[in-house]
Amino acid sequence: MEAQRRVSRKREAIRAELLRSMDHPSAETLYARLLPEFPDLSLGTVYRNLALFRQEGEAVCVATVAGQERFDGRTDPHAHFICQRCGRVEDVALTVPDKLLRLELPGRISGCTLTFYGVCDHCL
Amino acid sequence: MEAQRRVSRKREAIRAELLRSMDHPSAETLYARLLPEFPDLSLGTVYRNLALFRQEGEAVCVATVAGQERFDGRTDPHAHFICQRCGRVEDVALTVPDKLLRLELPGRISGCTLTFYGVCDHCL
DNA sequence: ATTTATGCAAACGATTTGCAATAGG
DNA sequence: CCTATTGCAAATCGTTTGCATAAAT
Repeated sequence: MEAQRRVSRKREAIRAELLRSMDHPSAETLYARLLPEFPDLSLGTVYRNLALFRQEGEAVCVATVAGQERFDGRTDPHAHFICQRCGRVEDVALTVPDKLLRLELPGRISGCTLTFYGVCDHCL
Repeated sequence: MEAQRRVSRKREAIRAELLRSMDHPSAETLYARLLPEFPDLSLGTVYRNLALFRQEGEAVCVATVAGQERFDGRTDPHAHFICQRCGRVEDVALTVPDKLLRLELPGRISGCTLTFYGVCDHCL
């Protein structure tokens, strides 16, 4: 029998913050953002819940930047752009590839990621 | 003035091993493979040289699997498949996407990666 | 000789984990 | 009550770094 799940305020807050965030935050970043509202939040709790979300397909690790995993709460197919200078991770509006990410994925393939690298506008 | 580079036997061996490896090895894996020939090789040396190769565009980190960075000595455009069960990283022969990776990349974009996830043949 | 490359071990930093206390149902 | 969830701190583990020595030029 699988472990049953309870609804905890902190988990819901972490989930909500992840969905709300457009910048593909790291665990630390989520922690920092939630701390004002939950002064007794623990970093370990953020990590534990991110692991849960990942297992259940509610979140995805889209990149590892400067040693930190970056998460995305949106699971619809879209590409990413990573700035090699400042580490920013942006969503990419696909124009050309479009069809590719909607491909009928053959057999054993369950997903794919398309990631672009370069220098973002903000970094010139 | 930039630091000049010398030709060391160990660096050349690391470079050769990386080019020869088709499985996108981790630093530890490269270390293990070279140890028989270089019993006094140090893991730090492997890391230091991989960092060098990366700076000079001779190697790329194609994924982080189970916490370990996986490297590729081939820099021509190709996609990868990562087995979510055993962590294997395979090259993918592109049939459909093909053109995509040869795209004229717009302005600030300097590279891109296309990665598929699933379960490999070996894992059923 | 001069300076880069290496071995070694310690330092680092992100993530994980064990355990006692807390809170959801 | 029962047990999933959390805080806390210690443990893990991949990677980096400092320093004295070896190797390349």
